[in-house]
Amino acid sequence: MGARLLVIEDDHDLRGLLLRLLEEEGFEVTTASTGAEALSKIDAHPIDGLVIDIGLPDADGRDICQAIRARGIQAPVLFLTARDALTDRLSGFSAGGDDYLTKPFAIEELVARLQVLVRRSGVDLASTVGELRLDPATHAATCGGVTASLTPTEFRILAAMCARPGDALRRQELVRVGWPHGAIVHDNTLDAYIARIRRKLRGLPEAPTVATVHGVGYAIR
Amino acid sequence: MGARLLVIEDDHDLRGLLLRLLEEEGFEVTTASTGAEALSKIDAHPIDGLVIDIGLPDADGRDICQAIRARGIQAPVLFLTARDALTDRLSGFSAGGDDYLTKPFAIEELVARLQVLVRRSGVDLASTVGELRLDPATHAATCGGVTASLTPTEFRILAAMCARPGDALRRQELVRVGWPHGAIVHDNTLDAYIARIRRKLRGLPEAPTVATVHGVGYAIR
DNA sequence: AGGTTCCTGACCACAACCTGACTGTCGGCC
DNA sequence: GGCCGACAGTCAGGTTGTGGTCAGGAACCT
Repeated sequence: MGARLLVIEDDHDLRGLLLRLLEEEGFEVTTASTGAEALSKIDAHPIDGLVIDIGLPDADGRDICQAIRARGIQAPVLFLTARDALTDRLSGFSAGGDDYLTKPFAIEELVARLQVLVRRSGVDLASTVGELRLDPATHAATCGGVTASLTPTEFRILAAMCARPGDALRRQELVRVGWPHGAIVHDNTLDAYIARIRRKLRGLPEAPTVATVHGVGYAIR
Repeated sequence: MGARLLVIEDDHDLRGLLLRLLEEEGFEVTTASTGAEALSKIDAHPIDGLVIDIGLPDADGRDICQAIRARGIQAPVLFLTARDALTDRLSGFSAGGDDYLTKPFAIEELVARLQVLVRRSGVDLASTVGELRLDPATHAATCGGVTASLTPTEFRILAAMCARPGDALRRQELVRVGWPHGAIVHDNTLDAYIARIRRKLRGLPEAPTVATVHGVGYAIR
């Protein structure tokens, strides 16, 4: 099971980007654009970690953090702060944050830090489908004691399918998670990756298979 | 429960200022004005982190740092350097320091760095993987009765990997632990260090190996 | 049957990575 | 001072891994 994250970010574009990228990495992501929305979502569902932009329109991110802590939520908090705003970083920590990242940041950096934070708080990051276990740290797939290593692109595609086991994902959806936004991907390229993933899964005993849904896409079973 | 800091600073005014400000930020602070005093205080109480002025009257701060490390203390060390001298920073780093700050500095910056260091050190403590034992005091790696000595940079990188055995650490993460904050590190430099670490590990029987996770980073196995 | 969609092994360009060798710098030591 | 060793960083050339494309065949649907 992926860790459940709540991303609190007012900028529409950045929020969408974070949602997409973090989901690709196997997190279950909920977003909120305001502090009030964030609090109601937290009350509605349990959460393993938070990403909070410190400059929000209705409330300072640190206030949100304190409000969350006041509710007894222990989940780790990572702050996004404007570049080089030292006071921001400092007060973020004293407001109960666990780490911070200054914008602009590399998405890999964010993912890595979140994985460390969430792992430290005791949640198993690896997503599993049946016997298959996907380890985001090493891009490896383990099943029945045997491990196959996947390339980054293979891993992104397989992880997306595993996030919704049994569901058929449209080719277009898979292309979106597998390749950067706006990339031009030849139709057959996805086919080729599916073939590679299948071959690697074949080497694992009891591994689920990638089923073709003709005219639609693929599903993992 | 704030982290316990030892501040080693000879200037009376600055020492008092640091004491007051860091306590306000929730640290438990002890101070020392000389190297000898520092060592006796360290022996008396456990410590989570150190702030050392590199220009002390009775001994160079780097010597203190090495003396502390020789006692097996692994707490993170942050150096205060007077000049903007690059040599001071670098040699502080190779004396076993974890970060540095040049005077004059903003107190917020100091606090933020300390928070990060202390937090990080909690993860870095576990320093054995399989048969491999890492000795922070001597920067040595022992395995199967054979010992290899590592340079400070090699040691920091290997220790970071050992802190999360089996996990792939991103290049970026390794650069962050291996080099001072803000340092510009050529891409290939990390490669070179990995090669050196591998060569040294190869000389140890039953030592784990550094596996590369293509496109991601490295993992120790 | 015939058009479409999908499968997969093979191929190639390119990026990532490995490593031995070289240089510069610093500190210790005669 | 001048020499030497340890360490850090860079470079070049080679190796490996990855991503994208193609072509020919198989499966599917009407």
